[in-house]
Amino acid sequence: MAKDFTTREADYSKWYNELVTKADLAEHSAVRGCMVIKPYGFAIWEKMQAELDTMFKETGHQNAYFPLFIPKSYLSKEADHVEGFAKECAVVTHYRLKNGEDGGVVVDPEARLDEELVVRPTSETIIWNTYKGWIQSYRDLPILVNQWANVVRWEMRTRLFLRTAEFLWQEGHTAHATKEEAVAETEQMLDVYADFAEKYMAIPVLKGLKTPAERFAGALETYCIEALMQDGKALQAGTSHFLGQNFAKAFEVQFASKEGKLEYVWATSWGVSTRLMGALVMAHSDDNGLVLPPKLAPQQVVVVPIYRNEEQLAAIGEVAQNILAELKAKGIRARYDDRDTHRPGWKFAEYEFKGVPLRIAIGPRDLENKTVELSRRDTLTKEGVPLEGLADRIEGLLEEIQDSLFQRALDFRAASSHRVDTYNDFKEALEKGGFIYAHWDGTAETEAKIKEETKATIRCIPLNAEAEEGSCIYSGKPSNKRVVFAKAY
RNA sequence: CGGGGUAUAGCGUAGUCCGGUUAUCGCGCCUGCUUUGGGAGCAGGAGGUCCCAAGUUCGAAUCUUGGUACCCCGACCA
Repeated sequence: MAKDFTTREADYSKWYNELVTKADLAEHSAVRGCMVIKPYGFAIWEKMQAELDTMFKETGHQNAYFPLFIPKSYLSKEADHVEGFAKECAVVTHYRLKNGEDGGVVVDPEARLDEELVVRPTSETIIWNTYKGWIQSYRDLPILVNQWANVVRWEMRTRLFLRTAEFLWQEGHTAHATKEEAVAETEQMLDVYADFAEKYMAIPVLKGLKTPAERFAGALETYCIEALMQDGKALQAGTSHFLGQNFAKAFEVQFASKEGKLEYVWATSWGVSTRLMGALVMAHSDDNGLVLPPKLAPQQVVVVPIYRNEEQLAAIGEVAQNILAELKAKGIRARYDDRDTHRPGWKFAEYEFKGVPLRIAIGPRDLENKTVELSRRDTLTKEGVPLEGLADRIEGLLEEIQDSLFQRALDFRAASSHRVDTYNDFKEALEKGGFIYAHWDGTAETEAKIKEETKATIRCIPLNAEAEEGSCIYSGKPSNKRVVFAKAY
């Protein structure tokens, strides 16, 4: 399993690919650019979904579902939007096959669609076309809807979880009577994403605004959370867009205000995807395999018996079942692995590679001493602990591991964040990787030049950026705050 | 989509340049016995459209052409 596992230092990208496939998270499918998410990987995604879904509902949102197919003409109603997505759309042109001459099937040329259907790359257009029918008055607002769905973007180069042609995500689409309300919603959802990333994924994130060049196609403002991976590259982990009245105007969605005037609706959209799985893997895992934060681990504790005969196994089983019952009562996800098809050492290695936060081993020695052996995945340490009070101890340890993973990632980010004031220092800092805080003159030209010369992009203009007089590292023109640069996934 | 590389059993591979018996080795798998506190040992066994298609040839894993997928580097992107 973890034998012959590539180290991060040897080849980070190979390490990532091997980890994802060997830990049974996902594998490549027969379809180019599309992955199969395996049960273990999907279980982690389901934990993420469940937490996010709860957070969405707590902030007043409801789930709904819109079609996979979008009439081609819808996409072109918002000019920037179509320009942004046109190059990567899969298109359905026919609705029937027929028997071919060679025994296979061929597309029936008689069955061409009058209007071609685009497989959604995102759902703004079909949703705003729908909202048009839902909104007449200010009393119909706000609309706070989220959808869990799959989308397709025909990417040139794909990587498991980080960029696949088809991916799973959620997309929130809201409609508001005022600009202020829509902006507040955009910011609220950014906070929800940041909280989720930090509290559940144990990944610290920077909250910021995208530059106009990096904005979502059709948005007036794109807010984002940016995470730092262990190789020093940044990963955009979530986005929340203030769409202004662009889509309302494109789809003619107007409402009668309290004052009796017809006004265009204000919109937001926000999303996170299975890319978060990639972030989770790259933020915490090590050369021994996956490391999962307890809050998202499908199994938080696993109990492995060590025995020489059936009597011992029976005695251990009794102790193990008691432990499991106590853990279950505390809402801790635990499993007793008494499979006789694998030996203890094999199980240790397996659970270590799959990132189970805590492992308990119980053998004859423990039965005698009323103890267990407790091992932590994050620190790879183990100790003998008394059975007495074990469940409380585990409950505390899980929290400690969750906090410690976050702290470790936070320390790494602090150590990988640099402030530079010259272009030379900037290029030097880029070699080391990480977030680079530097002054920028605010022009798209400078941004593009820097990207061209160094491959670094402006990840965001931090929301908490302090006012500071300085001069652009590239042009020398004045700037009043630092922005964050990095090489990104 | 441009440049480079790879494709042989479930996985990792030798063989390919220079065509020639029954395609190599390790892990894994199956059976039996002994084992079980960090990926067990011994013995026996099963498993192959050599990525796909066409061509050259008496003969193709090996040569030619076309296709597909994956990896790395660019451009694009959640």
